[in-house]
Amino acid sequence: MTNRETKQRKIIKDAVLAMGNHPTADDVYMEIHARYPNISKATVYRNLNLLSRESVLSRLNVPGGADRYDHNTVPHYHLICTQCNKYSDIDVPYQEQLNASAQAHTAYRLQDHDIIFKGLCPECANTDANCQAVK
Amino acid sequence: MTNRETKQRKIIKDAVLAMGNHPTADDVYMEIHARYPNISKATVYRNLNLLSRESVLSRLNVPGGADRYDHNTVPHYHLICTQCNKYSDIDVPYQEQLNASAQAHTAYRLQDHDIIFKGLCPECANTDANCQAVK
DNA sequence: CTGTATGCAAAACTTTTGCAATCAA
DNA sequence: TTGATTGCAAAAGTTTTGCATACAG
Repeated sequence: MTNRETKQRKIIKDAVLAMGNHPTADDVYMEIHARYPNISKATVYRNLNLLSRESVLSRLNVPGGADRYDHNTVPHYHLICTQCNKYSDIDVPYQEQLNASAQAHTAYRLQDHDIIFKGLCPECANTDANCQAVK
Repeated sequence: MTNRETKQRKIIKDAVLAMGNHPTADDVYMEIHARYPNISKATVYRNLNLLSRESVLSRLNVPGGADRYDHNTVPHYHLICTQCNKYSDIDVPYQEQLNASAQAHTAYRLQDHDIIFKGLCPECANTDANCQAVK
């Protein structure tokens, strides 16, 4: 019933916190695999699931690729290139009041929101091609 | 170079337009498979990709499940239950100005945005359990 | 002790792709 | 005619799961 603080869980959590970018489960696995070769990929998946279920991390869904994880300290929004799928944060002020004003429109009990901006990254806007896909 | 209007493409497009909910590729396949048993799943995937690339449909990324498709006539936002992953539209007015005000914060050429509200659906809020997952 | 967590490998699921045949323009 | 499209099956990529063992509380 209660969660344990296993070595593996701590290592995985710390790895995501330390990796600034938005790592996939596989990124996290490879990162820790160098130093802890006996932590299995299943354990990485199980812990990323658990940690995001408990809001220690947040999970990002990316079109055309694996889910990514983020240490969600400060609420913030995201930006994705419609051409190359590059995923990044955008420094737009968090709209605190959006939850409240949207609450009137639904029977759900709102908790949070995310905004995903879509556009062309500078590379793709210029060349309209030869922009490296994120993976 | 130019797209053709094949029978299959039209059937797939019409199916998504007719299915009010947010069908997955597999939902679309099963829907049309009843009447057109010889349309393959690969064709469904290829056309859903093509149609969303051309903005005839939009693609939604859902945590813990397959991508979903939507006939994106009017811009609108989405709502997801953090417990059972149920996905639906929310009738909050589209914030036209958000793109413009966010544009100042990025080098990307912004085109669009989506807002995904997160909360507990009435069923999950009540029982805090026994809410059917979407799939 | 007790039941949660792990490692391994296999399975499940979603999506893409190679290739020969078909079809729209 | 010609290149886009299809069906099929196989492959690729991501994530989950069964089970025996290990371990945290």
